[in-house]
Amino acid sequence: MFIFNKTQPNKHKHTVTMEDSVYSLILKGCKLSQDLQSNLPTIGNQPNLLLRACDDIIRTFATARERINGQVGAQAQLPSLPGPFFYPPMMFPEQQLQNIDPSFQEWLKSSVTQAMEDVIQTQLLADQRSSLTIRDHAEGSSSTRLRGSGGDVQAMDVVSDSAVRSTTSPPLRHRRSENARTVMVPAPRFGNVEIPPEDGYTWRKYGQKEILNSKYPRSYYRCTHQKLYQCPAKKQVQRLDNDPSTFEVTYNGEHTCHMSSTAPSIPVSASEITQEMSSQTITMQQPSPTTSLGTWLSMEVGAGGSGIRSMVGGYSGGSGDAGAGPSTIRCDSKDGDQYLQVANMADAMFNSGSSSSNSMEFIFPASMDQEKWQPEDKKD
DNA sequence: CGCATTTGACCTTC
DNA sequence: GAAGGTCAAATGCG
Repeated sequence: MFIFNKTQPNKHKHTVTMEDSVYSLILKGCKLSQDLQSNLPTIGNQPNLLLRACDDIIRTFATARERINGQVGAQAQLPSLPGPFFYPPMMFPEQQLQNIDPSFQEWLKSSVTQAMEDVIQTQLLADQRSSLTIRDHAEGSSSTRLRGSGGDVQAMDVVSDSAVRSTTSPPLRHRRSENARTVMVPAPRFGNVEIPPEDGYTWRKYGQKEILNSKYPRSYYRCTHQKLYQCPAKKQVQRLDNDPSTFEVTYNGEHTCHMSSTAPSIPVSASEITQEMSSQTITMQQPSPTTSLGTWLSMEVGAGGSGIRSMVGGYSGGSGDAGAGPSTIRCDSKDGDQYLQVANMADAMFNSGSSSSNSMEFIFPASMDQEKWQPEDKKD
């Protein structure tokens, strides 16, 4: 469970604007999801009803997303690091929270999935990273501590290349870009711990090499869009000998794929989303009340509440590709944070294209076989 | 069939 | 020549 700031300066002054309708839409979508969840036992074997319910939900989020995109499009500046999922924490206007039905608040708190937890984890890393001064390779090292769930603390160091090499490996004999940046990334606590947490971009592995005096091989990745958009970004991933739960990730080259107007990293329109969704055969697992819960929206609601702060990011177990067609909307503007966060949540819910995961698995993870849809009495 | 991963061979640098 | 980095054919998966 992540601990978020309990108080937040009221820098997101709430006025009755388009934000309201966006938040209303998001909340409405959540409410519809709640309704669907509670009705599943009764309509789970009625495809037509299910379809209609899903359509309603999709339409609602798609509309919200479209409006958000309209806002974000004008504001977004796209640095190459950190990745697309690296957004600051979400802030909901207080008024919105106060209008939420208490039972719905409870549902929001409890309707977290493991995948969402992973998503949040990566966002946590991302937030931390984005707040760091990432020094380049020629400089010294910097490090920081991450807030962890349940009070535990994870460390993620952003260090210079030379610093890493001096402690973890022999001096490099070979070419190394001056722009290389090395990040120490803790392995995900959930999902496939063999792979480093998702950083929001989609990577294609093009090589693996045993490294002298290293227990673990080094993996070489390049941007999935290298060919299509001549994106030169690359990264190397290697587990530390003395700490297998930590990955040393060295980034080389800047992402240029998000600069392209045709690049898939640009958020798609709501209509496209709707089309995508409607053309997919989606099977869902009936939500289990015992699913790892409670963190995808870690919020404080109620009297004097300071708002919902939600971390949305993206590690998808190996899915690694959390991060579907990675959305690259990013914005330094504080005023844009709300839109970005909501857009990000919508992305996590609806975007597909991550090299390693179906984004719907964020929402309904684990074995999503048709059988799970069968009412209890129809199962063998 | 298209895309991603694996892996041995090859290239580059020291 | 050794070691890191990349290529590309083979393979697997959805």
